[in-house]
Amino acid sequence: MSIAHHRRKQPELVRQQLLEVAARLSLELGASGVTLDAVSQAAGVSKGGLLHHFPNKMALLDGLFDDLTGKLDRTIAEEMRNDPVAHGRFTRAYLACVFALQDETDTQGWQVLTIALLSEPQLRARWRLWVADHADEFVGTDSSVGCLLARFAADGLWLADILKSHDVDQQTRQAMRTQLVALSLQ
Amino acid sequence: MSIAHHRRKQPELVRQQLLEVAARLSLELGASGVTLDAVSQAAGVSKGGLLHHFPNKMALLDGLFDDLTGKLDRTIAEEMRNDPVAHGRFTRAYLACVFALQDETDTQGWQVLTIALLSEPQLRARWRLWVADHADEFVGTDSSVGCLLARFAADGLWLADILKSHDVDQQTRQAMRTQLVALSLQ
DNA sequence: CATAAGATACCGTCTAGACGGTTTGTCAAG
DNA sequence: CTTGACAAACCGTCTAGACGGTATCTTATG
Repeated sequence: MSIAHHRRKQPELVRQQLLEVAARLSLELGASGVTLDAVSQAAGVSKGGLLHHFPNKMALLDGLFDDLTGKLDRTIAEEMRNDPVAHGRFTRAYLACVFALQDETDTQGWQVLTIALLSEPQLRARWRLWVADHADEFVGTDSSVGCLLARFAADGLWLADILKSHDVDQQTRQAMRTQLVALSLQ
Repeated sequence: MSIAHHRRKQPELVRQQLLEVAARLSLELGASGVTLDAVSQAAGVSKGGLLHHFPNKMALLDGLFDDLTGKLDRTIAEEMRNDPVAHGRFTRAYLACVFALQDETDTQGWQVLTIALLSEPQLRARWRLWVADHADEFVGTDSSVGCLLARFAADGLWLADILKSHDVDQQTRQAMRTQLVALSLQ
């Protein structure tokens, strides 16, 4: 009968907190820092509590994946709705997401996802599926070499953001985006 | 008095074998599969033997990093020697490396490196340094928006190769390269 | 509307095994 | 006969997860 037992129950909030903490830990301590102990402790929950929400570690990572791809999908869908030109519409929406990433709060989440993605073969497969699904869905409008190239460049920029390997000033960034949008139209 | 004691000693070969195995394991089992036990066993060496060559795990990863960036540097240098045009010379050499990657044996090594890179904050820092050094060295010839973009696109393609997320046919691949080379000249 | 009967959301403890690293010993080559 | 190149056993720590319990929430019923 500890104090923790007596606090108000707010399962959805705790769940969200756990995902958020998992994301934060991975970029502070690396992927190996994402342990059940560390996550649960940092989220102010017991390990048992964590395992109640996510029955095993993979489920935690899966949860993160779902959460983030869900948000990504919604953002892309919204971005596409505001684009009158059909050709390259998906690519431009994708570009918008990547370029918006740097000052959004979700960046952290994406960082851990990328790391986990590369580390865990199982998640790599899920990502493969995500890409294949979208490539399939927009094969009519977004499969030109220009579109492919634009998306690859966006991925490269995104990777650079994550690794903080290059620092690109805002002006150059804008110039790149303009050029990539042009590519998506060709 | 095991067999291993009686075989001819060839430290350099064993060292190379250990690096190679570490690379292979990571893409078969993920980054978490790269354990001292697994690596040493798969390389046919005892753990003590592994730790003789690399005093700790970080040293093993560092060794991989040195090995691979060393090869990359040499390939880039050679590629640059055969390029008469100054502007974007480094970028084109970089492109050549990435596009050559897919059918080379070193691909595996690069895969583990990328994974380790993202996982280990310490290696992230080393990569940051590598990029900064090269960006600095070729600031006169390779810092145009076109060059930047071309390199980012190459990184994206490289990531896709690693994740096997997109499969790009050889023809499209060639078309992309042509376009990226053109970008490097602008 | 009160309340009993679950269902849900946790907590705290425990354990088997993995993992990085140490130590001590052995063999072979120069 | 010294030294480099390993082997083999061992150790402390960390980690994922199981488990049994307790407190809060919800819902159906009288």
